[in-house]
Amino acid sequence: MAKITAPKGTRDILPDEIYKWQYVEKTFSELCELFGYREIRIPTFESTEVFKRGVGDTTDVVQKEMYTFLDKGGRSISLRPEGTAGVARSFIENGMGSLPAPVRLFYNITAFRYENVQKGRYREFHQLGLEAFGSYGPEIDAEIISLLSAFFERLGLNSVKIRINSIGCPVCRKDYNAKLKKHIEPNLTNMCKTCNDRFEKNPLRIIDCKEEKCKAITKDAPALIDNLCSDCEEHLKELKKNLDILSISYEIDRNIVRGLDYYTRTVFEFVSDHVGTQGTICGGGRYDGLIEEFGGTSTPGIGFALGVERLLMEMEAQQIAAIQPKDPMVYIANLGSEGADMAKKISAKLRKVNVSCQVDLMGRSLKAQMKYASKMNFNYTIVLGEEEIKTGKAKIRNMKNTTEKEIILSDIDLLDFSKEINT
RNA sequence: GUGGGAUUAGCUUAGUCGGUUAAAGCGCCAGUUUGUGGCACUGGAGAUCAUGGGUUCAAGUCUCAUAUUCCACCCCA
Repeated sequence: MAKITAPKGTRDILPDEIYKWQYVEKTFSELCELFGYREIRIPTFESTEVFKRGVGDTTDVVQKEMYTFLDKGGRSISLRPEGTAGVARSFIENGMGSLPAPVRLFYNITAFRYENVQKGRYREFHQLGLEAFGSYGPEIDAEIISLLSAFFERLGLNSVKIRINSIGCPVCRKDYNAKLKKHIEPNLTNMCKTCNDRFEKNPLRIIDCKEEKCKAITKDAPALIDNLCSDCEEHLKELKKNLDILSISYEIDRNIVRGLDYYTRTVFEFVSDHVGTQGTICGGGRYDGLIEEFGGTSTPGIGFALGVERLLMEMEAQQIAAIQPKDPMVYIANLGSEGADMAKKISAKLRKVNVSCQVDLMGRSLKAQMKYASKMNFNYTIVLGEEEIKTGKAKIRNMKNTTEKEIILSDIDLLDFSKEINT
């Protein structure tokens, strides 16, 4: 029989590392709440249509990377490749357009993409993200970027760079595309196949091509950021101003394009160089047309998603330790069946007052029990045997400094384990 | 979808020119005079050598395919 293993591109997160995840998740949710965001949980899978319309029918994510299948009722279902489309669907379905604006939502999800695995890239991966609906102004763009900046600061991460760009709106993009195509057309035959496809479908993406020959041609191409319509120009200007007010440092990266169709105007990335070539820890932007695309009343939106795996790699690289869980408090070693019974009773008492404790349930030798308590980093050990049961008294041993103190067993739940027990 | 490296015990690895019972450290379990951990010592369990073919008297070792993993292209978080 073949070995059973986790599917390609998935992995187990084991107890020894889970505290890092919990730390990051907790830091994120606390910060989001400080900014007025409330958590939303959306389905792991949606009708395929949600992603086709939301993320974009022509994107690689939808065309090549989605886990799509027919369910037993013949519905086309897809595992979510990202969070925004599902949140937007939920926004409309639950009438959130009539809530006081802006509607601020955050989420913690797994997402799925059928891609080849490499550093910082998995088929099932985790995203922390948020979306804000209902505000056109650049103020909220700046607020979101400042939230992210505060998040990295709280984690102690420096050297994560903020890059922003504007990719305009349908109005300026139309003019710009024409200009860009004019610039590229004479050299089109020298460009890669993908760029030739993009030339018709989405010329903007040609700027993003990594192939040397294409880069050479696009090097002097007009940049969208220099060809914005007056409204988009103003938006970007105000965004910069707001970031300055918040003392956020950033750089303009005119090459950020984003591969998801819904983005308009502001796009941004938080980039590190510790995650191999998958340096984008976080990506996001504005999507003023998305809700309308879904058939809702026109509502602007902006959001981001950050890759938890990549974030943890960055923390690892910068040697930033997550807050570790506390060591377990009391181990109750016991001998004989009476000792075992007493140990069970005492453990129940301790748990009632929220003291973490464990009892030997395997009838092991005292020595083996002590070894276990030591290896599991218990703070204290109590031994219960014939003598302790007879006298009602026992010694509590501080495992960190090997001192012992006598205690009355009937009063054990009155001990203050929140402080170091002086011995 | 396209390249390149890797795969031997739970983990990290050794394994000569193809040669007989696959080795070590860590970890796990137990013991070192019977009720006290960390150190030391002794012993034990644990491996279809990723899977499936092929070459050979003989394959962990050579060869092909597949899977997985790592890295890169592409794309994205």
